[in-house]
Amino acid sequence: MTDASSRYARASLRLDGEGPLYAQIRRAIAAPIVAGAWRPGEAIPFERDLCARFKTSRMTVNRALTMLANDGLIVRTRRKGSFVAPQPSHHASFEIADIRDEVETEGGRYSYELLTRRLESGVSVGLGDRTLYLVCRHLRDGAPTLLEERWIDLAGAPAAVDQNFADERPNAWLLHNVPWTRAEHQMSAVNAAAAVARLLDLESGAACLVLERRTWRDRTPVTYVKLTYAGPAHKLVGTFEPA
Amino acid sequence: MTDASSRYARASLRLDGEGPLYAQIRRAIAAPIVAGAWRPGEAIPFERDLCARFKTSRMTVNRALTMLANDGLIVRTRRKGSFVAPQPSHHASFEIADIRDEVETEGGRYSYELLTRRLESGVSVGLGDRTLYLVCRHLRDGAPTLLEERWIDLAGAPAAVDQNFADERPNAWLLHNVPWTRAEHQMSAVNAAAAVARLLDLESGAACLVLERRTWRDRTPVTYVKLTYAGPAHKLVGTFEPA
DNA sequence: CAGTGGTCTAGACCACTGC
DNA sequence: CAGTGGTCTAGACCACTGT
Repeated sequence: MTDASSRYARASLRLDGEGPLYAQIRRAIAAPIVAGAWRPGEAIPFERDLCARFKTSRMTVNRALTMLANDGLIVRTRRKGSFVAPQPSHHASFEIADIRDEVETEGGRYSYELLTRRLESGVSVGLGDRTLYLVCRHLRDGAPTLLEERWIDLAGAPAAVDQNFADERPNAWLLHNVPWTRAEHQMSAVNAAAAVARLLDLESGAACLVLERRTWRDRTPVTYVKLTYAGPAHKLVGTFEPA
Repeated sequence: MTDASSRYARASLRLDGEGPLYAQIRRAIAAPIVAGAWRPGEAIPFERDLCARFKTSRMTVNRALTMLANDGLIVRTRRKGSFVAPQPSHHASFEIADIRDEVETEGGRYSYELLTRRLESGVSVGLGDRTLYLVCRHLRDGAPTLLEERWIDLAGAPAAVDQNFADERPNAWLLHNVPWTRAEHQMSAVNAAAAVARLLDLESGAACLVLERRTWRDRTPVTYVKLTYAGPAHKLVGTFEPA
């Protein structure tokens, strides 16, 4: 499958003449992959051969192939070459907008309430020993739309202890005051517990979309937040186009 | 805020000497942004100035800045320059693995059942007039773990009508036989309806994570699929690191 | 019209890897 | 040790946009 014949025995690649050359090359190679014409594991022509075929420089070809590798459509190995990725899995990039921006962008009136603010000790959610625990409610036109439970690690964000968070929202304060270098997101569905349902004006047991986020600065935990969206209506949308 | 003084009146950028130069430059600029030292809207030095500061070529600086723009950390405009993005929103990239791979990767035994196969007419889910409707169940160690409802547009994928899908899974067949160029994903939470709950061995009303996916080839719809994961336990994980 | 980012060239050297 | 991709250079021209 990786012999020389399979490398070159394939339909000629065509450029469509639209947009930058690197984008055309990217599409030209992505097309037979998503079309299934090039099977997983199949070899892609060498960069230097593609340069000759498209009458261009290696930087341009390399840019196209690097993007395809980032898209997960191909895998690249020195000395061996580039190959169609073994598992053409889907992947979706979700923008997770600030709830205030989201409400106001859609023409709603945003408001915010701090429900609980309490210092806690003892490791509970993978953070350090001393944390600030907050519960907040976000409202759209006066109706609860998002419940936020947040733990802020006071080792990672010492200045948080001086904030009362009654007016400034934790997310906004953290974004502007605490550096972070890595975030991990997890999505799940839960039946709203009685207490949560009451705070969100839902029936107990209603399905809610839950987004959890952990944030680090280098290896220091900064915050863990659990966002419970009101009701099943809330949706997150992501798209992917290899072209 | 965009005057010349703010462009240059900031802490000196430092390279850490680790890895490729473009990655070092990317980190050097990402750091003060995620740290909040450079506020949204603030100007980033011009490419040619960064070349001088880091004693490198414009291609290398441009590569770093282009990556930062793709990350959503900066926005770039010709003639004006580059600026810290107005809304430092989080975004997460979720890999949506094939369920079979997922089960087997975790050491489970995978099996598959086709429950319904039926030709349908009339637009129902944003597809064309003639569709093939499938309901499948995916099991982990014999226990239902995912319910798949799928509509395949027979204009977009005519060959589907000759497949019975009793043995070959729709996802696998489509990936290998039908080209696609764009996919759109949507996640939500629902209370399992009685019929769904029965098929997934859940109590009626149990919260389920639902992933919907629409796929196009150019502007032609190919398929719409609604994946209902069994129970709240299922989670999707995504990470983001600007470094 | 001046200056920015967007793109491209025609080379180069290096790291890694299979032979 | 030969050949691949990974990275980088020192230029260039173009498109677009604010003045």
